[in-house]
Amino acid sequence: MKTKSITNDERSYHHGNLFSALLDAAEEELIDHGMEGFSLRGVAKRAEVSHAAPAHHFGDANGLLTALAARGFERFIQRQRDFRQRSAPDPRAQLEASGVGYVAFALENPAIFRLMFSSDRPDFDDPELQRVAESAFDELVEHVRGVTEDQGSPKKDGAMMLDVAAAWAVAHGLADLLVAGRLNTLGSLAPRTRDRRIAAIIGRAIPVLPNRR
Amino acid sequence: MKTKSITNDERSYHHGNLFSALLDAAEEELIDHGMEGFSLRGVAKRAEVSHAAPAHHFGDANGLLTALAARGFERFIQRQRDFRQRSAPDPRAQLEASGVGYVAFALENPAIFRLMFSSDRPDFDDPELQRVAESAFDELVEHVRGVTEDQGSPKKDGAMMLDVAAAWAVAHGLADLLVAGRLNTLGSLAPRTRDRRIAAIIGRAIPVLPNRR
DNA sequence: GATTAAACTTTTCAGTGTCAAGATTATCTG
DNA sequence: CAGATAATCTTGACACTGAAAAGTTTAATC
Repeated sequence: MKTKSITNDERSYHHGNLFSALLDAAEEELIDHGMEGFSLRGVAKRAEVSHAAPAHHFGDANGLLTALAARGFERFIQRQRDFRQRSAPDPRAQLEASGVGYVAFALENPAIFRLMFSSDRPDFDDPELQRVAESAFDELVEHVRGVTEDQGSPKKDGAMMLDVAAAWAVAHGLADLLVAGRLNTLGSLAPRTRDRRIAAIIGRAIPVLPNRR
Repeated sequence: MKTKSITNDERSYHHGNLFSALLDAAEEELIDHGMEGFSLRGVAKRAEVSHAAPAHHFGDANGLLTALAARGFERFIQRQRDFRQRSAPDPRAQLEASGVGYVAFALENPAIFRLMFSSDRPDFDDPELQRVAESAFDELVEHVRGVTEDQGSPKKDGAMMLDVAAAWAVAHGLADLLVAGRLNTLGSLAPRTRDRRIAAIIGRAIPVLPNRR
């Protein structure tokens, strides 16, 4: 049947790069049917391959989703870098840009975002997934540190932790609520003004003046 | 417990209050197996009833989850009220207490929390679910307004919206990240000190001084 | 060029949600 | 107090799912 299709794929018995083809198919499946309606067989069908083919590359369905989440984190990191590059170089602007990128990624990839942060299916003990997730976290910490150091008073670890938690929580909360369709007062704004508001909100996470609490 | 049964259930053909019994069973199922491994048949088995019994009360599986989410929102609201009552009466303390209650609910009911905020399965157009969800939102808005009005400068709707988004995002972000097991620097603290930190972070959402951005 | 390893398919199985039809009990009417 | 009717629950069937096992085809290696 397909053995001869010529378009460009040499659709032989061995697919060649089924691994990444399955990731792409899985992403489409997730976008179309959501996490709840995700079907491994549907993914295989999209990749024009038998329903048991994914097992060889990913073990089981959760293995596929683990790899997909890992790829998501890489794009997630990249998207934040994009926003930082187009932003002013001072630490506070950089942190806010990271946050805007955080939210932008979530809005551009709602299904993947939920897979990364609100699903039990990926195996978060997987070394590769853990690596990229930590990497994303590290960049955040670094930019929070940039802001606090810029403000003169080097903080202790405890205060630092508070700042990191605050910055992360705001960005993540905005992203998650917007993805869920709550917060439409914000979500329905034009992207440019919306991003300005988001930056302003994220800026609040780390007070300008030494907080006296 | 059971309405009529005395010692042994008079397991008659008609269960009596299968509706709420199924909700309880569904909650247990969700706690044990998570959203991903949730099974309608498993719920029916827990309630000691045939696998098709839930359909009569809830239509389909999503209907059951919709009702469960609605019940979740009621408890969610109640938990925030609990925390407010045990807190100082000034507006800022009240808002922070709401946030701490928000997070506490999430940590106490992680599965339900995810069902309420990070799942596509409940039907959010369902009138009852929409009602309780809006009700939760309204209480939040009210307490944000309390803080801003207390600070003298009555704000315009736009600024008000910004405050609401900020406050909600911080609380929600903290809750979601803690439930996901991220933010363990915060999550592994003793409850009392953890709640103090959470209150402090939430307080940042609405700056004390008129923000000049 | 034969052997071995990798990639993929086919078959099978237990478990899932939903639908339709049947069985049982409660409730309501006369 | 019947007798009908509606509500509640069960049984059986169907198409679909993920996974395991065994078989088939191609690539790699020696």
